[in-house]
Amino acid sequence: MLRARSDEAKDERRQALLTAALDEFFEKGFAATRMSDIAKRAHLSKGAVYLYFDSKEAMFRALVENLASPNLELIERIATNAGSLREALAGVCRIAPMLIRQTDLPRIMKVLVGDSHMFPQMVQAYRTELIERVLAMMSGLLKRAHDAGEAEVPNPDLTARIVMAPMVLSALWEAVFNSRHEADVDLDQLFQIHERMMLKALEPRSAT
Amino acid sequence: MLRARSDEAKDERRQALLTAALDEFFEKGFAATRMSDIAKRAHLSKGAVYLYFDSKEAMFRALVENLASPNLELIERIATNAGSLREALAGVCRIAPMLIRQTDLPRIMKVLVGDSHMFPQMVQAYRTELIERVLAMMSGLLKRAHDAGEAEVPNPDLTARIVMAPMVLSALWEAVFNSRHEADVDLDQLFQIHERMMLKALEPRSAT
DNA sequence: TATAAATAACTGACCAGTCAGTTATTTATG
DNA sequence: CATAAATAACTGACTGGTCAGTTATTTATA
Repeated sequence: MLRARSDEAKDERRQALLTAALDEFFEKGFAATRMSDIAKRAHLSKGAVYLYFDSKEAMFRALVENLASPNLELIERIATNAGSLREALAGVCRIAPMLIRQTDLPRIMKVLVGDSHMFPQMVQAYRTELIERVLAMMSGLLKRAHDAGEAEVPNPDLTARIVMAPMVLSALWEAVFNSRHEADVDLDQLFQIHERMMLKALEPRSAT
Repeated sequence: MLRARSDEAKDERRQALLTAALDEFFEKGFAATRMSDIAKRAHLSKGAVYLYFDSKEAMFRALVENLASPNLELIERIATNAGSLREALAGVCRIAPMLIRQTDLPRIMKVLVGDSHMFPQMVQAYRTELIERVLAMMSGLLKRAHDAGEAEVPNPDLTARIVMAPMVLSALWEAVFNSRHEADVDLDQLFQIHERMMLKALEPRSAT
């Protein structure tokens, strides 16, 4: 393998290793993944991997950190840019198919669920810093809409879970069942229907 | 350990081994679970486990089979006994907290998701014989309600997914985040809200 | 040539599954 | 009933193989 001397080249190599690691973790699970296979996939020797990461677990941690923040920011941007619950819901439902089909989110989620027992502290961090934040954002959105008379939401926290459930579950479905496109679901249509149903369900009793 | 001579005693021992195996698989994952630990938990030696099961994988298969059919039957009984979509939905929403809190379903689901790559054929069987059947049941219920004018359901298959999502996801949530009751959710209230939202969302435009 | 990236052989620990031997329990016999 | 023979449930040391992480050595590049 050509040597990576510059910092730039090393960053590239690091990224290539992370990509290879996610592929392997997703295909085989954390425990069953061999460091030599990650190395092979990145066209390196096993020893070289240890020039970039301290351990197998450190690779996994880097992987989760790499993915959490950009996607969280994307979702929060959509929520803050929206002027109303209606708009926010539309934005989230429109972006969800992309997040599920085009990002590594579903694959990371699957590995995180499956090997959650190995990294209890990481799973808890993922929950409080990503999932609970997204739920809190949706809950806030619902609460504000309720107070503004835009919607009728007796319990914003639980309602937020109901609103988000189809999206989160679809991501996991994609990772678990659809790796060979054997269990395809029309996500665009699914979330379009979901959006309509949620709007109708949340409509105030005396609305237009 | 007292020896199991009768068929009855052997069935009991088999069951004890399966219980121990699920505890271990759930706590450590399939790959990281040692047969000797399963044996220890059931107060037996490692060798004895192989008198009851051919292999680690055979134990896991037995575990999934043991759980799938009784729970599937329960859900289908609720659906067939219900006279209307409203009743069926109420039944499903009422039974769901029990299935999530009182059965091994969430723990099995978590292991199945996490180690899905190890048993692709088992995961596919689980999907087609359990999940798709429950979805088909709900879809049929929705379609009949639509035809009877009880509800307005343009796409029963996708709507079924939206109806079931909070329940399936709550089961996984329970298994992944709530093993130490750190992320508790009031499931009774959650599904009560869900039920109300679904009924309102599915209400025909010109309804009472 | 000096340096650091990369390699590959190596180590030590781990574990699924096996099997020769042990022992609790049942059954046959005086 | 007492006891020995037969049975099969059970044990745990062992094998063969795997793999994370280490290190001595090679090699590309500034």
